[in-house]
Amino acid sequence: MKATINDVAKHAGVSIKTVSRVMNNEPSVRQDTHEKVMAAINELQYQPNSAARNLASTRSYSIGYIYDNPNAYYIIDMQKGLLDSCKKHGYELLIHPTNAKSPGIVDEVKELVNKSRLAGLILTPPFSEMPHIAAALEEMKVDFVRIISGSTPSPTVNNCVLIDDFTAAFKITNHLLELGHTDIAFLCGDEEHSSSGERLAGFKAAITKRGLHTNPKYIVPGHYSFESGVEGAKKLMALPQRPTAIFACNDEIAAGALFHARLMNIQIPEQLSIAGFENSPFSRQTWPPLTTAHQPNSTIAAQAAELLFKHTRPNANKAQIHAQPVFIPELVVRESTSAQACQKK
Amino acid sequence: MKATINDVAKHAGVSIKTVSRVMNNEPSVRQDTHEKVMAAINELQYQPNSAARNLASTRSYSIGYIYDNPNAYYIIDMQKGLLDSCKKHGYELLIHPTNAKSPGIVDEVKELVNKSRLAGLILTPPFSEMPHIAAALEEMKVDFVRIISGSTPSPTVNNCVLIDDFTAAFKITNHLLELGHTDIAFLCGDEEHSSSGERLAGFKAAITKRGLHTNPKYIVPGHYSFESGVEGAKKLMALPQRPTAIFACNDEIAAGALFHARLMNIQIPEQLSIAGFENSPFSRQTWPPLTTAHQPNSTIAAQAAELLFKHTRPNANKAQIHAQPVFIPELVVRESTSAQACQKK
DNA sequence: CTAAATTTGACCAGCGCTGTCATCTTGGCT
DNA sequence: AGCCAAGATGACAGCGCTGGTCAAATTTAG
Repeated sequence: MKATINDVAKHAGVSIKTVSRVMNNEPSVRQDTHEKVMAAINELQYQPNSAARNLASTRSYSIGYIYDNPNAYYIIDMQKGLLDSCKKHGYELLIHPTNAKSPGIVDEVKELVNKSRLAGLILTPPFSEMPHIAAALEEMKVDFVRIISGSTPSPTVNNCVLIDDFTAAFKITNHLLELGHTDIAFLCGDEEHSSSGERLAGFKAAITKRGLHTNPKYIVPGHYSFESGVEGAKKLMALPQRPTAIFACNDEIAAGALFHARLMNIQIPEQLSIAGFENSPFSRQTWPPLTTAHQPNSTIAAQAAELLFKHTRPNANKAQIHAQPVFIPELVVRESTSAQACQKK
Repeated sequence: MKATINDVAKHAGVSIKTVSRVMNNEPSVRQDTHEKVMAAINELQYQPNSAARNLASTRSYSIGYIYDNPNAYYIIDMQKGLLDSCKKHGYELLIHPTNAKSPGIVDEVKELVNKSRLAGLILTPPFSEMPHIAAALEEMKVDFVRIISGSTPSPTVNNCVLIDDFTAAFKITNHLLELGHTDIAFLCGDEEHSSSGERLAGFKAAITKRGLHTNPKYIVPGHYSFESGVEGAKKLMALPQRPTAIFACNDEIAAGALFHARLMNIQIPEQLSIAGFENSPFSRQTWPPLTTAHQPNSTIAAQAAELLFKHTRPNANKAQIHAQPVFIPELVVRESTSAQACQKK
C-alpha cells in the first residue's frame, strides 16, 4: 500500500540504511547516492512511518504545543503555523491545553514530555515567560523554542522567536501622533505578560521622541480582555480632560473601549480615535473597524517550529541555529482612527 | 524509564500476552486475572507505547479531527473534549485544518487517513453533512462519527452524535413568547448548514403551537457571521412594523444584530429583545449579555470520541454501539431579552 | 472423578525504522 | 603500482508491541 524504506532502497539500488541516512540528513553520503535516493523518494512519494521511527529511534518525531490562552483566534492561528511546519518536516504535533496557573504545572509539563516522548516544545506566553518551566526543560535536555516579546536577539539564548512589540507600539503611537493627537491614553494588558510592558514602552518612547510627555493619568492598568477595555475607557472618559485617542494593548481591549464609547454616545473616530493590537478577526468585527498592528501568528509559529527542528536535528547547520527571527507587527490603518477628534480642539 | 508491557507482566505475575489481552479487551481472560493485571497497570502507571502499538498492529491508535470553521471558540472547545477522551483511552488526536470547499477535499481526507493510518475520524459541520465524504470513508472502511443536527436517532445509522437544534430553538422561542412577544423575527444561518434549518423549524413550531403564525417578512436569510447579523437587523428595523424580538441563529449573528440596534439607538432589551444560540464567550462580551442556548461543545466532542472508540474497539459491547447521544442545548437567559418591548405596545 | 471447555503461557515472526559495527571504496601519498 | 586512512555503504539486531499457533495448565460440568 504505502511505500516503505525497503521499496525506496530497492528502487534506488542501495541499502535501506543509506535511505535512512538520507532521510536523517546524516553526513557521509556521497552527492550522487544522495540524489539517487532523493529521486526514488520523490517517485514513490515516500513518507517515513513515524511510528516506526519513534520506536526505533532514541529521538522522537513529535513536538508539543502547550497553551493556555483565552484568545481562541490566537491558538488556532498558532496551530495552523505549527502544523504546516510539522508537515513539511515529517513531525507530528501534540497539542496540550492546560492551566498555566496550576501549581503542578511544571510536573505536568515534565510528564507530558516523558510520556509522549516529545522531541521538543513550543512555548507561547504565558509559558514562554515562566523561568521554572524553561529550567525544568533544560534540565531534562528537551529542546524548546519560546515566542516572546523583545527586539534585540540575545547572544546567550538562541531558542527564541522575538516579537518586537516595542517597535510596533511605537509605530501605532506615531500614527496617532501624526494625525495630530497629543492627548493619547494607553490601556495596558496583563502585567505578567511582558508584551504589555513592551508595548507601553514603545508608546512612551514615541511620545517622548515627539517632545511631548506622557500623562500618568492616561496610562490605565488592566488585562487582556474586553471587560478590561470597557473599564479602562470608562475611567478615561470620566477624566476632566479626556484624551483624544486611545491605544489599547490588544484588539479585545480596544473592542471593549469602543463599546464603552458607543454606550456614551461618543462617535468614533469623530470624537475619539481608538487603536488596538494584533489584527485578530475581532478587529474587523467592530464598528468602525480597528486600526491595529498585524501580528502574523501563523508565520511566527511556523518560524518557531523551524527553529525547533533545527535544534532537534543533530546534523544541522550550526550557523543557522543562532538566527533569532524578529517579527515586527505592521501597522494596519482602519476607520477607528482619524485626525478629527484633535482638530476640534 | 517508562514501564513497558514486560514490567507489567512481571509485576502481575502473568505473561506479556495476557497483559496484551487485557489491554486490547480480548475475551477469554478470567475476571481475577483481569483485575490483577489492571492493578499492575495502575500501579506502574503503564501506558502502552503508541508507536509500538501502531507499528505492530494492523489497527491504529490515533483519530483525526478535520475542521473548517470560522468560529475559533467552537474549535478550541471541540479539541478540548476530544483530547480528554483520547487521553482516557490512550489514543492520539491528529488535527487537520482544511478548506471544506476545496474541490480535492475528498482526496485530501483519504490521503490523511492513509498517511496517518487513522483509526477513525470526527466530523463536524460542514464535513459531517457532506455525503461524498461519508461515502469515501465508508468505502475505505474507516470509522467515523458525525456531529449533526437532529433529534431522532436513526435506526440505520449509528455513528452520529445529535444536537437537537429543533427543541433548543423551540425553547428559546417559547421563552420569548412567554415574555409576551408575538412579533418575533428569525435571522437565519447558512442554508447549507442543517442546523440553521432545524433551528428555524423549531422557531416556527413554537409559534404555531402558540396559535400564532410566522410572518414571512420576519424570516431573514443570512449566514453565520457578525456581518450577517448587522445586515439582517438592518432589514428588520426598516420594516414598517418592527418585530419586538429577534432570535438569531447563533451568537455572532445576535451580536451583529445587537450592534446594529445600538447604532440605531434602539435600547436592548427595553425596545427590542435579542436572543442568540451557542453560548459562546461572544455572548458574554456583548452588552447586554445575550440570552442564548448553551451548546456544550466539549462534552459533545467527548461523546463523539467515546462513540468512535466503541466502534473501533473490536470486542466492544454491541448494545452500546447503537446508543446515539442526543444533546439538547439549554436555555440561558441573560439581559438581552425582557418583556418590556412588547408591553409598550 | 473424568472429559470437555476454558484460560494462560511460551514462542515466533514481523511492523518500519535506527544504531552499531563491520566491510568495502575511494583517493592521496610514497 | 602499492599502501593506508578516511569516507561511504551494508548487514544485522532490536525498539515494544500484536497476532498467530499450539501446548500446558486450570477450571467447569456431567
